[in-house]
Amino acid sequence: MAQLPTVEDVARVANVSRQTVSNVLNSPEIVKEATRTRVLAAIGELGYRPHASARRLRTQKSSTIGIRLEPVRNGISGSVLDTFLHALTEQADRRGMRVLLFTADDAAAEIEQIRRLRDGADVDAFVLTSTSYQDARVEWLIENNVPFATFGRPWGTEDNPDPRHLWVDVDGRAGVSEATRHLLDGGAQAVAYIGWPSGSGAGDDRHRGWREALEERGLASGDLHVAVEDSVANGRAAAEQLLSSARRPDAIVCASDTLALGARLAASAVGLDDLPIIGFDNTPVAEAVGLSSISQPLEGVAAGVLELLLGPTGNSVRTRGEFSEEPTNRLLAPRLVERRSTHLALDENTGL
Amino acid sequence: MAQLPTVEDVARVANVSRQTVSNVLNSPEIVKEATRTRVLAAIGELGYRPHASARRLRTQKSSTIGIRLEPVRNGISGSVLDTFLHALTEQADRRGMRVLLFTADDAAAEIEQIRRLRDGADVDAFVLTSTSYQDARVEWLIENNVPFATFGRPWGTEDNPDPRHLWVDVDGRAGVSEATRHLLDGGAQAVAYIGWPSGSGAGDDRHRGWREALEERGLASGDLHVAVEDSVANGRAAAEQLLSSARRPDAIVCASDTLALGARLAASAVGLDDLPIIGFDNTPVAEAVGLSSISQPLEGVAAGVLELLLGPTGNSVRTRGEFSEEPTNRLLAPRLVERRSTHLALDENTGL
DNA sequence: GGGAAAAGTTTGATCGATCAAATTCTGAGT
DNA sequence: ACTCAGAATTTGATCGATCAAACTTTTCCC
Repeated sequence: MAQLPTVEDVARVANVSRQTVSNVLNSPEIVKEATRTRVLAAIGELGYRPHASARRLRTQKSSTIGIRLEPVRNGISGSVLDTFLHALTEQADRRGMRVLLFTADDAAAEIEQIRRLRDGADVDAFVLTSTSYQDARVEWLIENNVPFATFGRPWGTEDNPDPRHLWVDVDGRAGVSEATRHLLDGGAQAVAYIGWPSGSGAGDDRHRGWREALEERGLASGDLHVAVEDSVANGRAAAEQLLSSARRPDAIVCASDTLALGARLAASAVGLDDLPIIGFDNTPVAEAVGLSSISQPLEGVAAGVLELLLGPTGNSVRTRGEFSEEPTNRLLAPRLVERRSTHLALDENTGL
Repeated sequence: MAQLPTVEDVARVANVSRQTVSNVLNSPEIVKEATRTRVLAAIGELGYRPHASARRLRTQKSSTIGIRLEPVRNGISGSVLDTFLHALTEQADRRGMRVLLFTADDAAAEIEQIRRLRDGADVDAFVLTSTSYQDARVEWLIENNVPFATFGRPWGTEDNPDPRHLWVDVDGRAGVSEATRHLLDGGAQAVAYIGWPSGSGAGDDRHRGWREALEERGLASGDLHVAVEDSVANGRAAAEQLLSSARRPDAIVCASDTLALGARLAASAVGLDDLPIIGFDNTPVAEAVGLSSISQPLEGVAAGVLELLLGPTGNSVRTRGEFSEEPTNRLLAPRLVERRSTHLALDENTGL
């Protein structure tokens, strides 16, 4: 295999200097038309491609975004991060950026990995997922002036947001609220909610969406709410409890597809194949079994993250201060995906 | 933020030359003990970390493995690639390698992306997944002498294997065979199989495992096999068909968890909550609903891929010829994960 | 046509590390 | 003490690109 061609080779063939070749690639507008054509021809002829590491060394930019691949994907919803990752990679590529993976078992290990990648000048910016209250990673990144953006809000600091924290999130509250209203509009009288124990930002937010939707219509939420850890079995148990209670619900909204699948099983088990159930995340499983679900606009989240990091059209990470005028976050609306969530069995169309 | 320290800075503090610092990092054994200690102290003091791009430029190695993130994860089984990716990233890290993602819509686009990353010296080796008959990507990589390994066999060339194609795969046939024997040992008389239309390497392989297990016991496989495209709905329909046929099966093995979930639903719908069903891939969904499933040793696959690419202990990609003595592939055995696949509802333990 | 500004192109230095070769240091053997 | 091999360390060159500044050519206007 012959040595890969360099700028020097291209320059020789095109009969210009190194720098002109470089200019054709990086600031084509300052090169005379005729020259540019000649250089491009030479590039094509030789199959030249700039050496990424050389460029990075000189420019002190890696054009790389680091993201942690979570250790154990939380079951059914694992596909959310997956889809997000795909969207991020694809859109980053269009902006000339790459996505580098790393793993870490906990927040401390993640910080250590981030430090390694940053110190090695391997990565220009980081994308964090699953933010929590008092997120140690966020604090560290801000303190150390490392560019980053999160998929997830800085829960708990709504009243005093830090403009150095760039984030994109999906408005779960609005999504659940919409789903609840949709069920009420469809004739439901008692819409129950199966959520998670309070304490998680996203969980509390979604719960609030349901509560508010009921209040809006002057309905009491009283005993229609059950909080359990996220699992199919728990979802099933919760639904069984609700369905056997005095005020039997005629529709259920869940904080996740996992819970919704459990609820679906419970309902079908007692013959309530028609009980409307809506999950959250629009996972492949929901699609496969025909569950309605609230879908997060993951492409939009990826686009938002990149916009915050790179600017509307830029292709390199901006330093803080370059954009003090612009908003530092983005809250996107989810979308309700309706399926015939009446029967568990589906026609051919719903298959994966 | 102060400028990051360089070898030069470390050298000055430790009172040695650049090269000695470099040696401490790359061939510590040739540096005198006392000097090494002094240099390491200086490194610690300054928090020095080698500049990845500079090193790559000089060594002409990127220490990076490229892998394509598949476009639409095929429903429920998407988690397989995901888990593999996690294992690969983690183990690569231990070997000083990084994992870079890219996306592509089809094989041609994937080749183009590979070419870009290779030409830019961004990636030393590639890992391909989901190999098919006559895989164009594999042919291109071999022809262009790009280091790579695949998760998946070179289907169709068993009789004339190309030693330049490094691969790791899981023995689906053995897995399905084991599952089938297990059911027969448990007292089943008629074990059915729901698989995919013939034509896919993995699918045909798994099907064969079932057939052979029956033949081994002198049983006829006759009408106990249904082939459908992979979807929950199809799995359900296939199971319904089998269960209403003359020779009603008393256990079912499926080519995927997706099909198995469908089969489970069909069985439960007609009251056969106890019908044993075994899926394939051991996805979070199988875990969540308590389905038995054949689990692929993904950590092992990741380890195998790295071993083939880097050698047993190496930490950089080997060129062909360096290892003509060693085997060029690895076939790993899957493991049957048993769950109480009798009822769809499960106790707390199975919840995810 | 003269001269200055603008446009286009080239040259030399540099990013931070490692390689290859040269140099200095050490210790064993006589 | 003296030599010399081998160990330990240093020096100069280099990887392939871009930056900054210098240089050359073109354009424009009076």
